[in-house]
Parts: sequence; C-alpha cells; structure tokens
Amino acid sequence: MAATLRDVAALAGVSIKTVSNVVHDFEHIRPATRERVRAAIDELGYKPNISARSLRSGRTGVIGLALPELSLSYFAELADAIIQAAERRGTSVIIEQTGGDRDREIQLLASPHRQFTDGLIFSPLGMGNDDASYLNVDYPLVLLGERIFAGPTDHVTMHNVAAAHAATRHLLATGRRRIAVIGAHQDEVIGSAGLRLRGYREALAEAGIEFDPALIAHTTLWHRANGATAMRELLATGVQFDAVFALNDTLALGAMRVLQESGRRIPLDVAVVGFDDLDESSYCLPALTTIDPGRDEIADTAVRILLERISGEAADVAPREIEAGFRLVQRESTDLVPADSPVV
Amino acid sequence: MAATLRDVAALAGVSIKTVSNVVHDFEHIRPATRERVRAAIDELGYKPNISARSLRSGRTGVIGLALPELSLSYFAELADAIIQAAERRGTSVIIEQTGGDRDREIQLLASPHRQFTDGLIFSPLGMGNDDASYLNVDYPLVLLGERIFAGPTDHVTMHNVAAAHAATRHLLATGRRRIAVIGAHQDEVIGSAGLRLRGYREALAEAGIEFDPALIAHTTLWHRANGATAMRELLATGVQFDAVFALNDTLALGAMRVLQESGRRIPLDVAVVGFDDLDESSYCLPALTTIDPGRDEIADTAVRILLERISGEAADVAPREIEAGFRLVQRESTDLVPADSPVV
DNA sequence: CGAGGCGGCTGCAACGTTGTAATTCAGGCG
DNA sequence: CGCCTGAATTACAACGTTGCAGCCGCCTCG
Repeated sequence: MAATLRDVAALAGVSIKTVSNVVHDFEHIRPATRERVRAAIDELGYKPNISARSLRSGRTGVIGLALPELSLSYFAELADAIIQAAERRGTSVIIEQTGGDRDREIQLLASPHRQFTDGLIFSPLGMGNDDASYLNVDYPLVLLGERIFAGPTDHVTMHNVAAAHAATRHLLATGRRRIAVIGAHQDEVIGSAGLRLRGYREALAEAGIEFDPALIAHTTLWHRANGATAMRELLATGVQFDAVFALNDTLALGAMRVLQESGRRIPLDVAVVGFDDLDESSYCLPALTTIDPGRDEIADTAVRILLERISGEAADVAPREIEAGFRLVQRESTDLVPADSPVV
Repeated sequence: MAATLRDVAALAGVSIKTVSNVVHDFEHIRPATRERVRAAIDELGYKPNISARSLRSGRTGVIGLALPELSLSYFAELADAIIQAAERRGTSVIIEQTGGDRDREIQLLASPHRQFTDGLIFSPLGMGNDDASYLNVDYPLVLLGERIFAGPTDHVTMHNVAAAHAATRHLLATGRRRIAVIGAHQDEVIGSAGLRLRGYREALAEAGIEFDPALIAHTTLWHRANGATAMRELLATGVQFDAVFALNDTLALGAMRVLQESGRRIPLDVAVVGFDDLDESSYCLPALTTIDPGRDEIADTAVRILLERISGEAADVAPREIEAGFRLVQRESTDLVPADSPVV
C-alpha cells in the first residue's frame, strides 16, 4: 500500500506533524531534521493522500470546467488553454459537458460533483439573463461567455461588440457593401449572437449603410452544418451580397463550403469573415479572416481569478467583469486580390 | 455549511449508520424508517461528502484521461465520447494533456494526481514499446492507441492495418496507381504511422504494385501544418502521383489545402483519403473520404473495461486486447467524377 | 416453551491529514 | 544562575464517511 505520514514519521524518527510540516515547507524546522524527513519521503515514495487532505482542509486542488461540448473546436481549444493555465498553478480540471442544454446547466450548478471541486469555470449556452439567480452558489464561480451579464459572480468575456464592429469595418474597408450575417439568433439582445450583430449594425450605421434584414440568416446552433444550411437558404432567397460575416468560424467554414459548391469565388465574389480564430481557420482554403478573441488571455484570467476566490485573497472584492483584448486576423478570405495564386 | 450524515441522523431520529445505509440502498431497512430518512435528507439537502467517502472507501468516482492535446480534433472528439461514456456510468473525468512528450507521459503515470482518480485511460504518443514496463502500475489502467503493444494492461485499439488496407484498396479501385502517403514516421514499425503504412503496403502488394519510397512523405507530428508542409515538399520533388493517403484527417486537410493552392483538382487530378472521420472532414471542400475508426466504440469500451477493473469484477482476467470495428466513409475526395457540381 | 435465526438498527473505530495548543529545548539576559 | 523568549517539535482532536461487530426483539421450529 501507499506510504502515509505515519510511515515516514516512523522511518525518520520524528512525529507525524513534523513530516507534515516538512511537506508544507513550514519554516521553523532544523535543516538536519528536514533532510532526514526528505530522505524518508524519498525512500518510501510518499505521496500525500488528497482525499484525506481535502477532507481535513476542505480543498481538493481540482476545479470544474463546464462547457457545451468538446466537439466544438472553440471549446476544445478553450479547454486546452484552461487546463494548461490551471496546471501552471498546480490545479487539475474536471470537464463536464452540458450540450448547451439549459436544464442540464442549472442541474450541474448544484450537482454533487461540486463539492469535489474547489470552484467552477462555467460557460453556459442554454441559460439566459433571467437565470442569473441560479448563479448564487456557495462556491467560487467564474462565468464565461455572453449568456448572462450582471450575474453575482466574476465574469470573463470578450469585446464582442467592438470586435464584430472591427470585423464589419474591415469588410467595408475592402469595398464590400452588402454584408450577409450567418448565425444570428432571433430577437436576441445579449448572447454572443446578439452582441456581435450589434457590432455589425454599429459599423454599418457608422458607414451610413442601411441595415437590410434580408441579409441576416438565423441558426439556433453554431455547428458547421448550421452554417452550411443557413448559407444554402440565403442563396435560395436570391438576395445579393458581396460579403459574409459569420458569427463564428465554424459557421464560416460551413458557409464557405456551400459558397464554393455554388461556384462563388472567395474572396473575389464574396469575402468572408469569421470569429474565434480556430486552428483550422488558417488552414482552410482560402484561409479565413477572423477575430482572435484572446482565448489564452480569457483562460488564464478565468483560472487566476477563480483561484484568487478559492484562496480567499479576493474574498471581499466585488464581482469583476473582465474583457479580454481582441485582434483582427487578416487572411485570404478578405484579400483584395484572388487567393488562387500557387504557393508552391 | 453543508449537511452531514450526523445532521440527517439527528433530524430523522436514527443513527448515523442507518442514514448511510439508506443512502446506499441497503436492503434491510423498514420502509417507514427509510421514508423518514429520505425526508430528512431532502429537507437538509444532504449531499455525501466525496472526500470523506473516498478516504474511507478508497474510491473517488473519478477517472483520469491522459492524452496529447485537446486542440487536436481527434483527441477532442475522443475526450467528448469518453466523458459521455463515463457519465453514463456515473463517473467523472479529469483530463491531463501530455503534449505527446515521452517524459511527461512517464511522469504522469506516477503523478500524485493518480491517487485522486480510481483509474486511468491513457493515450500515449511519445512513449514506445520499449517503455512498456512503465505501465506496470498499481492502479487500473487502460491503454489506447498504437504506441505500445503487449503491455501489461488492457488495451483498446483500432484495426489500423486492416483499415489502412481498405483505404488504399479503395483508392486502387478508383483506378489510382501512384498513391502518395503523408505522415509516415521514419523506421516506425508499430505506432499508428507504422501500422497504417503496413496496411498501405499490403494493399499495394495485393494489387501487384511496387512500393515507391519517393511517394512517402514523413512528418513527426500530425498537425495541419505538418500535412501542408509535407505536401509542399512532396510537390517540390516533382514526383508524380494521382492519389494521397494521409495517415490522419488533420494531415489530409493540411495537404488538401496545399494541393488546391497548387492548382490540382481533388479528386479529378488527385484523390485523397484520410483516417479518423473528424467532424470537419465532412464539411471541407471536397468532403474527405476517410476511415471511421469506431471512436464511440473505443470510448465506451475503454470506460467499461476500466470500471470493471476498478470494481474488481475483472480482477483475475488477463490483460485484454480489444480492437474496435472500422468503416470506410466514402465522400467527394475520391469520387470518380468531379465534385464541383453545384449543390444549391 | 426454549433455542436459534434473522431483520432492523446502533456504536465504535478507522481512513490520512491538518489546525491548535501544548511541550521541550537552547540561548541570551538581567 | 534562574527566567524569559522564541524556535523546534509534538500530542491530540477533529473532518465525514464506512466496515465490522454486536445488540435487541420478534418469529419460527423442534
């Protein structure tokens, strides 16, 4: 069986508590004693028992990460970044998938898993502003995303409006005037879709271009398939457009595929901008112009402020609202010249 | 504070142990008592403390999943499937990323995290057959992938050789004769690359076609960028080919991009087959013919046999080697006719 | 009618750790 | 030379749960 403090103490000829002190780098220990204990620890291969420690101290060193699903590249890349950020700080991550379902999200906030984790990073998709009260939980919670604002917790988010504004302005700067939108949500005001659409409209207004509802394609989900379907429907209406602002990259990839199938050339006939800067967005053809929403910054900030709450450092700090910086990444899909010149 | 067994016992007027028995559906309890305890549990909102339970029982209800990185779509989709399979069986999953680094992989097998988890599903990328002895651990372990065979543990894998054989035969059946390979590993015998290359050679031999080393492009990693680079290098050599077998989909996507940039039409000039059946492979243009390696089956099997080991059901079963079924998914990238006819 | 069995329940000890308070010890100072 | 101080160490009691042994009372059977 695994060695315990007791075993190490016996071998080193000290009390159990002294071993514990050595493990925790308590300062008042004679160097000789410390050495003896260290040697015993090595010899027995002692590893602290986390269950016992957490039973005693109430901490587990594990945080939860609740997100819609890992199969959506954005969340896979976010999870990657969060796990790395947590690991840098000596913390592990349990991932729970909600499928974006409101009921599962609410359920998860009160699940027994919660007391296995010291805190939770939560990216809801089904819940809305009206559900903010569910976030009144008795454990540290950091909220991600754009579904709920003015909740009772820390919140890390992106500059959705400003970034969408920048993306749209970029399309306008390349001379496009009829910019279709893929992925809008009916009557949504907040939420990623609502906010990004607002940035789009602001940029149009700024340029003195009238908003045309016929250019807005709605989808409930933001999978590739939805981007493809939405684009197919848009083409079927016969409405004219010379650019597409897809509200995320995955939609953009689905839409681009349909555009190309239909014989349109990107960016010659239609320019396309996405949002998220997925890994694959730089490898599709043409490479996709997009918004880098500061994923690493979001991940690092979320983990940092969650651990601040857990440790109590930030005990009496009011809920914080932090927006990560964004960046427009220009690639071929909005080039002024055709992108089909050979690279080889 | 959270309610404990003691609180519930006091409220229900029974002993602490009786409450524990009710929680565990122990059979010899009078219905009246059971009801009284249930009511008290509901009233106090009692949730068992997992740390205490695991300290006492040695089980945590959490398994570890160690994989290279979530940013690689294959592993994101695998993690998705494993988390779902685990959840169906009431188990949570902690994900650890190794970056495919051998030393980190070895380290992780002995990390203190291990005693936080009841067992581990491990997908190594850096370790090789020579490292099999590191898998002699004192906790339940299920191995995934093709890096290590004949290890001392259960192993869930895919029919790499047969599937690669099928993929190659499919290309041959469409009339292709000069089939390039993207992603081979120098001198590798086992490992996904080695096995898939073997399937490729077997299919060639079967068709009486000589193996041409000039058609084999090597890459160390299997990211999009590597697929692109390898294809660029292959084109630069001037070698002629009419098909590409990319050893996974991600490589295929990178390679397709370069092929298209270079003006080659897929599948008219070059047919392409991948391996993995990623979500995105059905949405790229042209949609990618690939091998569905039975990801869900692998995930479900891995979780199932790991939990069997944990529960002790499979205590004296010899290490098992399980191969999931595969399936060739035919899409546009190997069509006999051009794929550029409009769909809209 | 008494022994035995069993359903229903309880009490106690332990899992490995850490916080608190207490104890020992060495050295400096009056 | 005794007292005080602070460094170094220890003893002990929890944390919430579960395994084990055992107790009571009722029922059954010889």
